Amino acid sequence: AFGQSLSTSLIFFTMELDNECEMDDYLLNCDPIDTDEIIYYNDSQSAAEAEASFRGRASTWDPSFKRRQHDAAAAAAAAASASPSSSSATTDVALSLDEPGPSYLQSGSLFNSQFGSGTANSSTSAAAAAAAAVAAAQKRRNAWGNQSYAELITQAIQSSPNGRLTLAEIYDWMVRHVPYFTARSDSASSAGWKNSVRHNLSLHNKFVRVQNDQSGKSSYWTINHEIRDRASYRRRAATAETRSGELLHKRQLALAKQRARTAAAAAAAASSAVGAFSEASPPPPPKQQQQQQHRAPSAAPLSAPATPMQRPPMPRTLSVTEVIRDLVPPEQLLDHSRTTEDLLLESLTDAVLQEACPEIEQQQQMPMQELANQLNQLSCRQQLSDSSIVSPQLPPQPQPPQLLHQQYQHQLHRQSSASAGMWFNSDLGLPDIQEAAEQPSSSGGCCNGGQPQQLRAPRRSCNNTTC
DNA sequence: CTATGTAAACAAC
DNA sequence: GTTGTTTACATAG
Repeated sequence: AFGQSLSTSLIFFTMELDNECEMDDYLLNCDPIDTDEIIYYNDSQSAAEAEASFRGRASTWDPSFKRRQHDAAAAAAAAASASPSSSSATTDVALSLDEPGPSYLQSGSLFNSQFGSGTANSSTSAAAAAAAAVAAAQKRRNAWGNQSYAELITQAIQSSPNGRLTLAEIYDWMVRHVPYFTARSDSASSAGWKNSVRHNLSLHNKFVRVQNDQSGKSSYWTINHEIRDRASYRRRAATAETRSGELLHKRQLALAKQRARTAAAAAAAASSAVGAFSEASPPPPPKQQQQQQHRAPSAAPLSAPATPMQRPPMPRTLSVTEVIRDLVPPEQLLDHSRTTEDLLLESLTDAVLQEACPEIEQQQQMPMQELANQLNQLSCRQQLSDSSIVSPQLPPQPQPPQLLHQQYQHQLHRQSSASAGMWFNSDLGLPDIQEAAEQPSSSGGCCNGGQPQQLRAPRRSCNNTTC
């Protein structure tokens, strides 16, 4: 049941509905062109309260609301300055109405809140232009309305009591709230849009998957409200990735190298710290110097450009915080399902492996002994003698990088637990590694030999909780 | 060029 | 079959 009134040039609907939920459902499903101008109030609610309530909810159920408000205001301002003569025509339309609008609308509270300050007359034409601009610009983007899948999913999750929903619950919300999906809820016709829902959940950084402890239940999906900037809005940029893969690969390599340098510095610092127990070592560099070095890790190499006869500088000491900041991708820090230690270990391992063999991601194969050699050269003096990762007795069979990654990470984890955060031990296992590295390799070089890779290399972006 | 929708391959369960 | 990730492509703006 609609009653319609016109105030100035904006159209408002008053509706008699049972509750706000029903109202919100209507707002969600009705023509988006109209939804900007809808105000709901009833007898138990003052008009001002209704307006405030609606505006509050509107910004929730329609994420684009404020943006369109802004666009409309901009259009109004432009129209008002460009064609002042349009004022009379618009006013005539408004005056031709039999019924005046509600008094609170005539007072201009909504008017001014939506379109900013200004006199009533000049704003009238501006509002008319704005309404026309909005109406002209507002076409349905999709068959179900103007909202994207991501926005619908956001609404669904935000409408839940705990701010989290399983995939099936998201499906259910969409079927219940969006007629388009209601009509396509059977298994055959729902395959497409459900696929899109899953695609969006995976694609957008703002959607965070959280482990569901109930056995047999799928993950919960939540909203990360901190992800708002467009640059980090998506997990990836498919277009850029596919259209400039080579450039992207170069950027990845550069980033990996930078991280590897930090990792090497961390390893050297840890190694130096171990050495301090057995031999007198110089004191660490002043704190100010550390900070200066850290501020520009990519621009200034860790080993400053040395004059020919200069001794290499002492490795600097890195705090855990610094290592995390340099190594762990920021988006992974937001993954609360994983401990900082795990994130750090994985990133550190990735960085070292990447430095040892940058081509590892490209060709995804790596003779083990060659890798051991590379690791040794990086002063990664990890005790590996009792591990199956590297052993002189091992037949020279290549091992998938994924397996190596897991084993190496496991080893690092053991070491970090056993030695209170000391990842690298300078006097354990080094001869074994050297022996292994000195074994004649039949591979012919890093990443160029061995058997074809069967397993995919670990994905840096993997946030699967089972990984 | 970006944002978005759609289809599909693939893996894990 | 469901869930989740990723790639590929099309299209609107």
